[in-house]
Amino acid sequence: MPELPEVETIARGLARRVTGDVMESVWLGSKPEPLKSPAREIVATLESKRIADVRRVGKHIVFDLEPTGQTGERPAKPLKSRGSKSRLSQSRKPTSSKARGAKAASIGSKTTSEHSQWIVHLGMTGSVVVSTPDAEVEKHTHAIVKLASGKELRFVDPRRFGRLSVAHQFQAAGSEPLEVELDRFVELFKGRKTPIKSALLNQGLLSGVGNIYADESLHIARIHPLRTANTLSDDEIAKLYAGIRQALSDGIRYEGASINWYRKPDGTRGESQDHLRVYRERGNLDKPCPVCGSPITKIWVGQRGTHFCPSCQTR
DNA sequence: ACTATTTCCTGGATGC
DNA sequence: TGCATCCAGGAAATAG
Repeated sequence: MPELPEVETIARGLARRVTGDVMESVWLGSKPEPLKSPAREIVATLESKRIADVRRVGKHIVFDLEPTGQTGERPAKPLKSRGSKSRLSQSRKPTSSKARGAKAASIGSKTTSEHSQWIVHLGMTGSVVVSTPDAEVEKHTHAIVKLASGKELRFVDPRRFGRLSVAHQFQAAGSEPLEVELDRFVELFKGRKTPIKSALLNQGLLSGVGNIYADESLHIARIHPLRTANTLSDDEIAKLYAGIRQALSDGIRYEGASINWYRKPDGTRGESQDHLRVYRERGNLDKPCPVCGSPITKIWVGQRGTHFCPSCQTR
């Protein structure tokens, strides 16, 4: 459930709470661990590092870490939102086939302590909570990081779809929906025969759009979710581009959709769910289309519940 | 190179 | 009331 607006809200909240703090020790749960990097690598990367920043990349939370100790060199603050467009052209590595995006590219680089990053993907039900040490460790806690301030960062995830990893220059596989330019956006979908709804969920194209905001974007753009991407006109794609930007920035403004699991870092609910146009919780289709008043229809597209207005979004 | 399908996972909702 | 079943879906893995 956590999609771009939810992860953005979480990352901002975490940044406010733990930036500057130092990770002193790391505990990782046993059993089937939700780890993408080896446990020892995660522990080694996190321990004794200062949290320089916490930010969102796609649906990932990125903790930018810097070494502690030597006062001599203080690594430059990691690239915040520096024009990713300018990097796009040159960032196509020669080893493009294995540019799976989320992989921890730890090859070479002996200066591993520089620019290291802790990457958290929340999956469906994951959360990162800031606790005091005496707070009860809730069920499904898979990692605890003790901070120098005395606080603890805890990764909790009942359904265990979340993943922890470390990286150095983490890059999402796809483009940032709020940063990509229109012509690039058009290119992403050109020629694809898959339903546009499925294409929107493909993180290799756009990183950050999930089921809720895909439905919302398509409704704003008045595009039927089953239209295949290659049948969309330039005008329709431009409307979709704008729709995505609107749906996501509204989501951020309302601090995420607390449909079921998601809570803001302070434990309260986001408000985005009160402003959704077509997405409905558990197929509750009582609330009609806010534009024309027609009943919302729910169908399945690529195993995903998909909501749309059959009157506004025709094929 | 794509596209479609399956699988993982558990709490809460629903059904009998 | 209780127990079984269904449903939610991000993304890796598998199949076509």
